[in-house]
Amino acid sequence: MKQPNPMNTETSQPGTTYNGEMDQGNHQGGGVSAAVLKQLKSRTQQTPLEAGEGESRKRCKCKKSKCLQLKCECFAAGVYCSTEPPCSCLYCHNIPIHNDTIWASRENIESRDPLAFTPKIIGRSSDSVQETREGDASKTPASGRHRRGCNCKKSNCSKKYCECFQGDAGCSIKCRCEDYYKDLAF
DNA sequence: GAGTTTGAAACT
DNA sequence: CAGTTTCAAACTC
Ligand SMILES: [Zn+2]
Ligand SMILES: [Zn+2]
Ligand SMILES: [Zn+2]
Ligand SMILES: [Zn+2]
Ligand SMILES: [Zn+2]
Repeated sequence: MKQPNPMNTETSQPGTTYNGEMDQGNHQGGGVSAAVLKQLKSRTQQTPLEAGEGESRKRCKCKKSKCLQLKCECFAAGVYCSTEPPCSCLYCHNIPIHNDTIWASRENIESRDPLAFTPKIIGRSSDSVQETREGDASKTPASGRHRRGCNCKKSNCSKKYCECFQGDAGCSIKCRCEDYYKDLAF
């Protein structure tokens, strides 16, 4: 018996992030489009950071995706695969030297689904200059809602197989799981 | 660690 | 859009 409580620290992004989502180069027609493009490209080459590396860091075990698909949690989180301790991935391309490949894949995925890299759980009462009504700060019944909803068939949305459950979000109208209690709140 | 279950992501 | 396949995490042992 080991790992009594493997999970902890949910809301954190340990690991070496890429360079974040910067605005795409919208300025076309300029005389220095090539230079701008090159600059953007160099920007995509994220410098190797070391922050965030830690034992608590999630590590993947991809073997066929080269860690270039959303199936790789490291890639999906926008962080390089860990080197210390290392991910157990095989043929990993989610490393700084393959930054161009990483971003090519990101663009491809984003074109397929513009929301692919947006947070899966939205509506969380935090951040944003939201009204801070004193009183309901003691409870947090509904954290957020899954962006796309789940499609669970067997887990009853009560295991981490369900992304709603994993994200501590109640199922919503968007979910296509077996008619289960779906919180009515957008 | 190996093997099974599960459902998102990818593909057609 | 729906059906199928792929695949890695969650889970079980
Ligand atoms: Zn991976
Ligand atoms: Zn990884
Ligand atoms: Zn990797
Ligand atoms: Zn579910
Ligand atoms: Zn759900």
